[in-house]
Amino acid sequence: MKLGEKVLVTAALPYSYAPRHFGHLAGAYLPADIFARFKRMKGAEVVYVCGTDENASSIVIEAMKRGMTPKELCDMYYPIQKEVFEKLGISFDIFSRTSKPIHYQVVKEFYQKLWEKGYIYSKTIKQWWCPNCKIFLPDRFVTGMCPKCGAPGQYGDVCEVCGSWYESFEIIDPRCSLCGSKPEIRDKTHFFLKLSTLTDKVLEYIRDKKFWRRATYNKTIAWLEKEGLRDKDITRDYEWGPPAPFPGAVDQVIYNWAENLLGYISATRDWAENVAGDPERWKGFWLDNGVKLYCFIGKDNLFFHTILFPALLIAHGDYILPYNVVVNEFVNLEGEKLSTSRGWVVWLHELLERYDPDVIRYYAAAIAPEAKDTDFKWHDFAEKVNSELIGTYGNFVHRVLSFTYSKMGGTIPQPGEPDHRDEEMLSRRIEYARMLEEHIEACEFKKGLRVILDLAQEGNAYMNEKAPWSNPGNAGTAIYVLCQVVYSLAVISAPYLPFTAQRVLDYMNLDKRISELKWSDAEALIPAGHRINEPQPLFRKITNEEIKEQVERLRGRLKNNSRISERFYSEIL
RNA sequence: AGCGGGGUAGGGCAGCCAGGUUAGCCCGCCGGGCUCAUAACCCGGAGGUCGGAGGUUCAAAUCCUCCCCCCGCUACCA
Repeated sequence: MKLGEKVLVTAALPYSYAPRHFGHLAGAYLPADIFARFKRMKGAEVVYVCGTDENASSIVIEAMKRGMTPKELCDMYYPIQKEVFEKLGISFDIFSRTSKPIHYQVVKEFYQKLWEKGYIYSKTIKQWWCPNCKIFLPDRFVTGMCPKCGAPGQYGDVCEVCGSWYESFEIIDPRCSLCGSKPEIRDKTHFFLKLSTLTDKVLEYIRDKKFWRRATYNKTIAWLEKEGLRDKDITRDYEWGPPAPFPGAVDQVIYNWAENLLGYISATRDWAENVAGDPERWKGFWLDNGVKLYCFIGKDNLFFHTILFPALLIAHGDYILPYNVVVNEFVNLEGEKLSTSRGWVVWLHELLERYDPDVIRYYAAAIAPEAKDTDFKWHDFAEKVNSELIGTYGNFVHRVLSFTYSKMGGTIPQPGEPDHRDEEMLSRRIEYARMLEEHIEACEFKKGLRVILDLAQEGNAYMNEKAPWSNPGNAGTAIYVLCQVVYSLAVISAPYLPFTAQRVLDYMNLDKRISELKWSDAEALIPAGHRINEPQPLFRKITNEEIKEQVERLRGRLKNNSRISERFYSEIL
């Protein structure tokens, strides 16, 4: 650890009104949280920021559909989003909102500077306009017939039925997806960003990022080398969102893609002012080249974070660039792609109704889609939680503590002369801490989780070998050693399982919050004679019955999808 | 269509970039052991020749070529 290390961690900003599902947790919020918690334990100065993305055009349209203002819609959902993250122990230092004045100010300052530096110009483009709703419609909100095969209900520029590509304006019998009336094509002048001049600079920035995940690095390089960057429009005509600070930009806002990325900066400023109590403190992060910025996202966000975001930051010139963009693939559900509209999804708020946050965190880390898409399967969930988290980890902790409590008088015994096995066990826990550290530093969270389980498993083996229940002569030493292992295990698992780690500390009567833990505590020794509290099992086993209920619930929600429905009886159930 | 990722025992994965011990790990399964512990824990075993076909090499899961399958991206949803 470098003394005074500073780390800025971001997780993708969720759309204000879209609830978060399991894939979001596994793909962005949890890995970022594990990383942030670990870095804090290492003594780094960490700020982990996130917030709701509230200025998307889809939010404007969703609000219209519901007969609300965008503000009302966002106000309704913000506390819901925030609560889910809190319950899951996602340790944001700030969960901000891009509708806050500070964000508007950041965006304004940012684009004023780009304007001054000559990166902005205007150009007229054609867009769909709904005369009834009186708004410009993104392609996605215009539906019609595919010009190639005549399939109805298509939108955008690709037909999902025949797979052919076409220009958005070629669509036959276009309809506004809100009101059903016929939209017209209107010319509109927008402001463009000269991204084309930045290709080489972004490439130069990416070149030495060979330590990024393979897919992330290759994809980014290939994109830049083969296509390069094209200029892109950065304004839209809405009444909701940060106003475009350009001369002649009347009633125009900064386009969502070009403004929500800056939400990381504004969230940090929000934190500085309202959490840290020093409005200038954000500068120590965004304006300090020694700070490492880690962005955690899902693969759908790759282009924005590895190419556009660096391009924007380079154009502006003052801010640091991402040191690592940690990109995860997707988590599918029972072998099928998620579909929120069809109800084929596992919502976090639903999981929380029934399961401990650490159980959810455990499974999310265990099946994190770090290299490829993975599958959430209810039966696998029960199996992994029951046999790994409970059988290996939970049982180890519980058997050691309960033995100490009931057979050793509730105190950590005085050890005798340790043999080589005892010493080996004590030094192994330190090796495990080092291994885990390496994995987390490399953002290999799944491998890291395995290290935690391996330590518990090795502790179990040691205990079986020493059999303190039948070797009273050695029991004192063995239990002394085992209590140290349990403590180390709690320490190193705290980034993954914060609630559980806290409970272990409590059972061990350590009077310590996990937020006070240092990574080096994994090597510490609790003195003999220390009294512990009566332990309880850490987790409750998941039963077949409740898994069946969950699967039934999923099926009950599933609408009009005979293919998946059939699979329910043959495979999933 | 182009580009990128993936295709390794029943399931889930690592190894591949820097080619070379009997291809590792977890779950499950089978057989033992133990009884402190949430029928938990420990030990051992069966099971794969690494998507397919060629090629390079003394040697390839690892490099090259072609093909097949899955996933994603291709910038006016962000």
